Amino acid sequence: MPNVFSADLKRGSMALLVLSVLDAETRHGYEIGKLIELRSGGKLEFKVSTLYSALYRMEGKGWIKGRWVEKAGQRRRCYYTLTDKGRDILALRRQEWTSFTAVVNEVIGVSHA
Amino acid sequence: MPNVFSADLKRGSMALLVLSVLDAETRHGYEIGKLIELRSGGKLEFKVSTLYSALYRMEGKGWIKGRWVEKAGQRRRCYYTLTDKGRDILALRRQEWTSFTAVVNEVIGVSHA
DNA sequence: TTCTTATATTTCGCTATGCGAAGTATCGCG
DNA sequence: CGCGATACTTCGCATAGCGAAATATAAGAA
Repeated sequence: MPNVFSADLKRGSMALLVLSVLDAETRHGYEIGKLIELRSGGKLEFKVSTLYSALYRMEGKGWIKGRWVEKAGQRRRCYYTLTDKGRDILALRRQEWTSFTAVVNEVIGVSHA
Repeated sequence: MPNVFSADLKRGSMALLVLSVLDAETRHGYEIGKLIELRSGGKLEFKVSTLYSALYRMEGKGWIKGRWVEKAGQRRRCYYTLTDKGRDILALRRQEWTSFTAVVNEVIGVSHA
């Protein structure tokens, strides 16, 4: 069941998904991946290499900020928080996504009944 | 106004768009590009290099069939027709697209439960 | 006539992102 | 102890959209 969508379709949606998931609260990498999987009913999955490299890039762009936490009795985790810039990007990406899907639906002939 | 969408977002939508446009009738490359632009209200544009290479790939996969037409008083054009296989792929891609957008909307909280 | 614009297609190298595969390491459970 | 889940790293590959330039013809303006 999982991973039913092509890599090409998924391309470019990672940032939107991660930023959305981090909008409510700070989360660590593994948690972000699992949450996307959970919220999509197991339909949307990204490989760990994809997820972590995306997080790395997004931090480099200043959209998110990572903080390492090492607690006894737990593995080391990097918790990410949305920055102000990240919040702006999220708003833009949401709008772009909505607009894009509407336009594609228009062209491929999905009628708004 | 034109080309407002990122290349990453557009990635993977070309096949769906072309197949959709060819569903009704046979068209040549340039016409397909212009039609996508027109139907999207000028919001969705693909570069010629992108379009023609996509057509080439799709013909190689047997989704469309090209036929060269040279009429006096006209430039040479390659008219593409949807194959049976292409029609099957179109149905699959439409379903994948609908499902994917629904899942992403779910995760990013468009309906927001 | 000449110049410009729209039509119509080709080629080639660049880039970014998702994927596959492998590796490191810790914790809990039977 | 072995196994699976957790948590993250690294590295190379494949591919589709883009940019830029080239080729060529028809129509209309200057």
